[in-house]
Amino acid sequence: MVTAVTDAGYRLTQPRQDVAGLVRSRAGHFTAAELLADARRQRLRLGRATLFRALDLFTEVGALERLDLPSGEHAYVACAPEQHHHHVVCRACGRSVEVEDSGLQSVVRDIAGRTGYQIDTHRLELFGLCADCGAAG
Amino acid sequence: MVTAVTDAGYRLTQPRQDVAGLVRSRAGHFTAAELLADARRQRLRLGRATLFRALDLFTEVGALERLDLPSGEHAYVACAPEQHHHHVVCRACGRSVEVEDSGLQSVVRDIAGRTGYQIDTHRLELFGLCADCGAAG
DNA sequence: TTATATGCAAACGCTTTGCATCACG
DNA sequence: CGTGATGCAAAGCGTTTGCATATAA
Repeated sequence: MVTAVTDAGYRLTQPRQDVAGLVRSRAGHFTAAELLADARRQRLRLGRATLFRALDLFTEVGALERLDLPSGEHAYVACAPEQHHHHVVCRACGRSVEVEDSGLQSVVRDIAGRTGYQIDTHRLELFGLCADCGAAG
Repeated sequence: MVTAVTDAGYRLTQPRQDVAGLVRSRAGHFTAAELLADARRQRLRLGRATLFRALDLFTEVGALERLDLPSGEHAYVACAPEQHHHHVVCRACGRSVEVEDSGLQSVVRDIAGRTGYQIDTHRLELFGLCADCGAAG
């Protein structure tokens, strides 16, 4: 996460390291408001604006991804900046895992063929219960 | 659209008919702000709150679906309330077509198996250029 | 040393709510 | 008629911006 920032030529400032720490201590997805509350709890000197700017930056360098939850809330998840992937999010505990495309490519191609659209972006988000929460529920 | 409202036991009021008309005269997706601007242009007596309440209602009865555009904007598209489907949205003209799951089901099952998640919702949104815009561009 | 990043507070846009009035059924 | 829907304006929320100050490289 920090290397992604320096690699992209941005400064590794204290507030950014703080935000990276807050993200690391979160298991699943989180909203900006939740992270800000964490920061306040830990008595970090971190302004709202800086938090939002840091989240934007991390998203830009691929260390975070922004999700739109079914509720309409905007959330973020940490992710490896490698390649295209999707997130499976637990609606109970918020934990998410990344999955690669595995078969989706052909579905997209099929849809492109049938609709005549030239598709260049797609977003797949999956929601449900993780193994732990499913067993507990 | 109007029948969906009455079928669900809601009143078919003038403002709701106005909103339905505004939606019908839009080709692709639209935001609440755009629809409100349309209403103003047509000098309809329609309050902001009523517009938002109508959009909610139409979404609830399945006549509209809410999209999250890659930009993060919230948009709506008219859709047939039948069954589960996804939208392919043109990023140039905003027109969208509906597609059924066609193969996605098996992808979802595959992901469920590999992650251990019990997946109960998924959202697939596709963006690109429609045939017309692709040819023109 | 100097461009970049920060904090604060105010502004912002979108959406919701409280409440008195209106109108569909 | 009576309840549900409306309009307005004001509040609410999440997010962004302007600007003087601080700080990483």
